[in-house]
Amino acid sequence: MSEKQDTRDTILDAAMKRFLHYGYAKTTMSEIATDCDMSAGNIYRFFPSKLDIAEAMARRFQATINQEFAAIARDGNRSASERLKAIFNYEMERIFSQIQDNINVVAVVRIMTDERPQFMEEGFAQQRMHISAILKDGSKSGEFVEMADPLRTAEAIQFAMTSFTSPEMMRESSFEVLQRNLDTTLELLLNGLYNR
Amino acid sequence: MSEKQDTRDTILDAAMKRFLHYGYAKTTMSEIATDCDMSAGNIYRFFPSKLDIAEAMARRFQATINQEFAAIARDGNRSASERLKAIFNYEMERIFSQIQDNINVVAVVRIMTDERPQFMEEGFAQQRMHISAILKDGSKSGEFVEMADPLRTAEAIQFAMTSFTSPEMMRESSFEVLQRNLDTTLELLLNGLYNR
DNA sequence: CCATTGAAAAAACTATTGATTGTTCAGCGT
DNA sequence: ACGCTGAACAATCAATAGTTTTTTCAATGG
Repeated sequence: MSEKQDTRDTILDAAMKRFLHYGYAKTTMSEIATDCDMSAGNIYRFFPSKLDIAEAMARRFQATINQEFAAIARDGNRSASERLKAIFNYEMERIFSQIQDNINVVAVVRIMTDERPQFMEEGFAQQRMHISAILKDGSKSGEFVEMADPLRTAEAIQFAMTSFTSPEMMRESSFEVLQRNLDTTLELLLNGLYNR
Repeated sequence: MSEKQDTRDTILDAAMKRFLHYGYAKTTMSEIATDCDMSAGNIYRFFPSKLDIAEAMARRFQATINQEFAAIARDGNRSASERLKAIFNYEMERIFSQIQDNINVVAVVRIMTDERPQFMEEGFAQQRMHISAILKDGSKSGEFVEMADPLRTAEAIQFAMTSFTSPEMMRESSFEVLQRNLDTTLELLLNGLYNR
């Protein structure tokens, strides 16, 4: 059983190297197989399809991002508003730098958006949980107003942040413009939440 | 001179009918020309290219939208926040209904976004002016806080509203979800602006 | 048995061609 | 002289044939 998992990881590692280096479309199952000293057919005992390898890769990235979100969300040293700012600044900077130096990652994101919308939605849902948790914290400590439904507020904030978190949208603006508008928008949204 | 303008309008009318009915890609210059009882070549005395006919059509739409924005912006009977809400509700509903019953309009928008980004940016800039005007009104009347740079605030609001104004993004959510999140987001943004 | 291969089938992609459409412009008719 | 046409040219699109790649699975060997 752990044997099987090991092979899965071997395949995934090899695939990731190639996906990141040459792009998803340009790497073939044979190449991945050769890298793992096996036949292309054998990969299918570990992954149902090439797309599922990409999804597994995306899950790894998502796990990293999610850990960071979780860490920020429960950082007791920072106020709720500081944590919200940190989350979106982190996300925007991460995505922007990825657009810059590894266009292949962006391509994989696009493929996931097109082919695995449900998976992407899971990621949004997780982020929403973290945001919601921060909002509740803020309400409890008196920093924010009480909210009827923090999860809905979190959803609205996600919608408002789309321009700063969607690679598609981000490509149209420079980092400076994005940074400036992210700051201003967060400022407005947070002012709207403050308990005064 | 007015002769020339008349012919331009004739061509534009014929083109619009076809663009809306059959789509931009599916209508040929010959068809437009035949509708106007002239040769395809002759159209080029009035428009530099097919794309420019589409742009002229987009300008008509933009003019309508802009008039509505202007009317809302200077509506003395409503508070600044009501006017802001009205602008974005109007825009979202308009775009959404267009997506519904005339997908060809959306196609033209996409073509303009791809091929005439500068023209689209002009439209955004105009909208920004209206928003900025409302923000200034609000500050003057004491409804909103003072802003260092209302135009920048307007820009940030536009960024935050992207999910509700970009056909591309809107197609992923139902009207109910969009409506709900637009309301919540505007509520937050406006709370952030209120002078308390 | 069960894990693996490799050949074969299915699907996706690419390059090429032919046809259609957008654009130009010399020349025709007024 | 001037507005317009229609033929010529260029660019784009659609169809398709050819190739590669993904996926399946019967056969193989440990």
